[in-house]
Amino acid sequence: MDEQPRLMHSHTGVGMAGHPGLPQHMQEGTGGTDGDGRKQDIGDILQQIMTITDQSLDEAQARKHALNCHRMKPALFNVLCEIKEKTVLSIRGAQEEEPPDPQLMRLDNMLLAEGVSGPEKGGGSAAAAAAAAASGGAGADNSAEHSDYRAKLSQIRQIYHTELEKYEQACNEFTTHVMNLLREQSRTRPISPKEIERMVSIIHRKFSSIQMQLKQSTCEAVMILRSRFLDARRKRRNFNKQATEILNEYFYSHLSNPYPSEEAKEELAKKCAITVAQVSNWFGNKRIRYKKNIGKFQEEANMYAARTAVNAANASSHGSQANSPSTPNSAGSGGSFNMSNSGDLFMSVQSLNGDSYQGAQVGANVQSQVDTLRHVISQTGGYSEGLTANQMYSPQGINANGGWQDAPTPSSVTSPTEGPGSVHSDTSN
DNA sequence: CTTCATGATTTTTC
DNA sequence: GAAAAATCATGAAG
Repeated sequence: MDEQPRLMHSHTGVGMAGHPGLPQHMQEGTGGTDGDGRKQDIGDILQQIMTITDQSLDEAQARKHALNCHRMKPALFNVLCEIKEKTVLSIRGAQEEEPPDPQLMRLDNMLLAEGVSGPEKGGGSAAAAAAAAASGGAGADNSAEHSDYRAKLSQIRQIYHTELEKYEQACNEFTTHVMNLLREQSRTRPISPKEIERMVSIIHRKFSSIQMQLKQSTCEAVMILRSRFLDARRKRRNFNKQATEILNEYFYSHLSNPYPSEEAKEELAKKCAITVAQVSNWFGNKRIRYKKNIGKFQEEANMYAARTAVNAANASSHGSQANSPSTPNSAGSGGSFNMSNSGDLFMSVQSLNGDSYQGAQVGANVQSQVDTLRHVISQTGGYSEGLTANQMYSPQGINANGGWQDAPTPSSVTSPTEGPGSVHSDTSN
């Protein structure tokens, strides 16, 4: 303990002083004259080494000390140093400096990208948000899944960091331990700083390979989580009945132009507790499916037509609009593409029915009724299963090409003589 | 299990 | 870039 570690350095001349603690046979060794005696010496030493574990600690320490203080020791030490320098170190010195592992870099990059290893908090949610954004849907409705994803990710993150810290700590502890050991050993055998450095780097390499395993499994966990999350995105949940009704109401009351404006979409989204994107999806699906098979939607159309009519009636009696979101396009303000048709019809309905015009808002509602009325009326010819949209008619501005836009004028429009309330009666098939 | 309805995504079209 | 069309995938009903 009192001695400084004797790191390897080459001395040339060493003064040797006899030491009292040495065994007798070494003490007198002035170049042993007979081989037997030398063998005997070596045998003794070996014996001592072999039995060293049987000795008590104090005894062993005493012997160690005796060896350390042997008069021949510095000389032998130097010789060892020289030999070692010439062989081992020069050989091993060449194979240092390995390039950074590309796989490790990849893992690091991925962990960083996923927000596992990056800057504190927020990284994870950013990645989740990116994932959600990539799906196209806004994050409002899948926030449950989103937060689930975030929670799991932060769990992974926490585990990762805990483990990493543990490894680092273990690595440091082990390194310190080994260095102490080496320092201790440097008293009895030659150890260069380079060698210590090398040892440390070996330890670090070992530990970093463990770290790599950790990183790899973390990456895997994130991938699994992510794929599960992405799968979950696709999980379809039916909208609740109320939402569907609101959407259908809007759709059938704006059948001539079922393209809600952004504001209308927002309003619908709010009402239905879904996202605007979902509203857009719904209308996209609805339009295409309605157009593809109008017959199938007949009953539904009638139902909503009736409902809208009732709503409109109520609204006109109160002089205010019902709960349908405003739409800039289907109101009788002209300007939009199919207004030429429905606008004309609107006027004719007004004149035919003799309804009193109660202002723009009511006009919009009447317009809605007209849409549904026209739809219902034109179905009176009946339809068969084989009937396609083209064979039928061009309801609500659906033209022969199947589009809502630039619809041709309807071939014949039966004047709606009945009141809106009785609309549903003529399509009982 | 099969079928159909339906929300979501992807590809095509304008 | 928005809408149409095609397609995918799941949920519910039978």
